[in-house]
Amino acid sequence: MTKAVQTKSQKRQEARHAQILDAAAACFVKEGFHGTSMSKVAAEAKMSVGHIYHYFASKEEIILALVEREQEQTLVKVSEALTIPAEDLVEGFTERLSDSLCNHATPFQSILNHEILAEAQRNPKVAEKVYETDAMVREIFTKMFRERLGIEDCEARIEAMSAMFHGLGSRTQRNPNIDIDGLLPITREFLRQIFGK
Amino acid sequence: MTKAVQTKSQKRQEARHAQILDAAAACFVKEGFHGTSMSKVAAEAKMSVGHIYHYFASKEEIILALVEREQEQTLVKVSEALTIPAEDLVEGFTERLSDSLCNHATPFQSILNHEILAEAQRNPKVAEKVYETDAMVREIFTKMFRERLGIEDCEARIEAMSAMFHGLGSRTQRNPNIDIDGLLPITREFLRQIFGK
Amino acid sequence: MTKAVQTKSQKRQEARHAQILDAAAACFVKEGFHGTSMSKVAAEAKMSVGHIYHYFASKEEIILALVEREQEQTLVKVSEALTIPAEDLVEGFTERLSDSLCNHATPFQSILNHEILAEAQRNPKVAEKVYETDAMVREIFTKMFRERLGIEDCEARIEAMSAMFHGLGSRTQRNPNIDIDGLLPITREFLRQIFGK
Amino acid sequence: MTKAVQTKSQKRQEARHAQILDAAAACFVKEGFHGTSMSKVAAEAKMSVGHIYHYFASKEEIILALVEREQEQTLVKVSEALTIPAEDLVEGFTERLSDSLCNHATPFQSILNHEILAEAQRNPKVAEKVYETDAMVREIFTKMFRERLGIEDCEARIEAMSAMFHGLGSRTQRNPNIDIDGLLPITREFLRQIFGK
DNA sequence: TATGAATGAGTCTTCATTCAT
DNA sequence: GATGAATGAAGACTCATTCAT
Repeated sequence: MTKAVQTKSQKRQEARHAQILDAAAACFVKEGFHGTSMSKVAAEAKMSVGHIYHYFASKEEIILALVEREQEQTLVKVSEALTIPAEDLVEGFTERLSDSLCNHATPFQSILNHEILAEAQRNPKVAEKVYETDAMVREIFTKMFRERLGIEDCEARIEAMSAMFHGLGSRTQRNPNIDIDGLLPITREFLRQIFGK
Repeated sequence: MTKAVQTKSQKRQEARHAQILDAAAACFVKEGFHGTSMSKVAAEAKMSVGHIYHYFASKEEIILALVEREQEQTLVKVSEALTIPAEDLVEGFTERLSDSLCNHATPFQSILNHEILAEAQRNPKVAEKVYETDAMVREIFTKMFRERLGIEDCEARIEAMSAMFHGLGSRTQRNPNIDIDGLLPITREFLRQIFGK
Repeated sequence: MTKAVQTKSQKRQEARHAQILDAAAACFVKEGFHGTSMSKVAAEAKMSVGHIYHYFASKEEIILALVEREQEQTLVKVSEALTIPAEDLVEGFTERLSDSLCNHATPFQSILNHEILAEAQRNPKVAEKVYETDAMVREIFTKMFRERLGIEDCEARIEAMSAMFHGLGSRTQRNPNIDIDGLLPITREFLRQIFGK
Repeated sequence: MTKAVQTKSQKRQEARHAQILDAAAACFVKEGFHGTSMSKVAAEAKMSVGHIYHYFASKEEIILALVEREQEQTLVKVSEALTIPAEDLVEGFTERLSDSLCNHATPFQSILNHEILAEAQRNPKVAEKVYETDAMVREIFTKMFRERLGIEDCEARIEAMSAMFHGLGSRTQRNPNIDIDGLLPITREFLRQIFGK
């Protein structure tokens, strides 16, 4: 019984955490980390300001938790890519790229991307999390190159591929009229080269 | 004579503008747009707060002016690239890429990149300027492809190339231990492809 | 039987009251009345915040109850002094003085002294309790002077003696290097005078 | 001319400082350090909240500045006492004592006394200032004992005298019906002893 | 009895902006 | 042109208190 009660309160706690992070994410996308006030987050979360501080010690903690959550989602997406058979890698990645560019996102990264990178430039804790995730992503890709393609020396390939993914993501931000379909042949060729030999 | 005096005062005015923008840029790099107060800008510019408002109507105007100035610098750098002879294009661009990555920058864009892109997501005026510059850069590159390489249909190539440039720039932010030299062969190959045929 | 149960629950109630007041006292000494939050008191008392409100209607009530408890302790100590034989009064009081000064306290008053007096300046209820206790202390001393020393007109003596006690207590706060032993002869002489004739 | 302007602005600055400290003192006496909000201080000073922060970095700085100002006033009063001729010392001090007790104060200390001592118990900076002042006061009294009374070994006398002064001050707070005139003979006798031999 | 989730007014502090000098 | 005094609205955060469980 004690256990049931505790589980219940834990569930509620997790629900509240998620509720707050969802609200914060929504606000941050609209207004940025520093353009969003805690009272806006509270309003969006349908919660009192004070209550938010019951769950997060500070606004920064919310940002950090959100960055962490984004990371986890990134890792999930990246891991999914691992299930693609070796012979379909080029097409699979091209498709993912195409899909996510249509949503103004990067295959493995969310809309909060720039906000997070901008913040990372001056908040070491955020930077640390960014480094961590990137390291894990590279690790996963390394595994992919080795186990699926038999390519051992893949560091540069992974860097180039990641650069292309993030770079294409930022293209939709700089050029709203970008012709995504026109880009596919060239990126497909690029991926063929990356995965090739 | 009237004209001379006015020119003189115009010069002073421009000097003041530059002084303020330099100070603002320095602060923005350190603290971000929203983490920088006008009094910090004033202190950095060795000027009183009130005096800054003599030259700029608001903080936002400073941001906009700075974004504009960054654009101009971008265009200057891009134009310089145009002077490279056709046969040296691959090596020239590779070299530029290598140089700027070592400074944690993008060949044609400054450190304030992410700050500007993050701001563009919610400030339409900033977004507008970002679009404008990008359009002008693409125009210049289009001219380059047509006049130097005889390639008419270059839209996708330019998009891919730009993506790679910006993407590589963000790689140094996500992976502080990146092996830049190891990347060069792969980017050289990529550029060869972009400029090829 | 009903009575027995009630007595039991009364005991528990009193224990809880004491538990809370002890915790509050500990916090108040460290942080002051207004620097101490109810949640700190709750944490110190190993009790939930809500539960404290089961026993005390408000934070002010806790302060008042604490002030009252301090008073009772004061009265107990003062009463103990009454048991000293007339011929040992000077030495007895001198000794008590010396002892308590070493603990940075006043013979008949606790560390919360200043906190209480400061609070009394703006909280009439606290002031009232301070007056009350002081009146009772004076009464006890009056009895002592009359019954043990045969001195009827003792008001001024009691005032002077009390002043000296409290005053010496505050000396240890203003001069941390005070030479307590060096003071004893002079206070002994003073007490001899107070109790004399 | 520059000098005149500067003097003028310095004067204004000092006036503002005093204005804020006066307002703060008034509030602190009524509501205590921690019961007084900055907006109340601002209202009392007829100034905007923000402007107060132009002159003081924080509320604590105001408290410290106020404590310092009280100290200076204490030292002034103590120094004045030094002008009393040796033969009038007992009467002079008795008179001062009587006067100040009628104003619910201590001869050499203000109404904020208890607030300051309570604060000193947990704010080391305030404690430091309290120690400092007391040391200076003792120094002045030492000089008085040596130069005017030829008494070299006066440490204990000064401690006892200070205790009596502060102690009597707190008597008016504990016993609002205190008979000040009745006390005078006994304190006069006490002072005679302190200054005697 | 006991918990701690929930509230929202209130705290200190900052900041863009204005204006008298 | 140049200063910095002055404003007041907002910001992050705290806290006494209440209430559902």
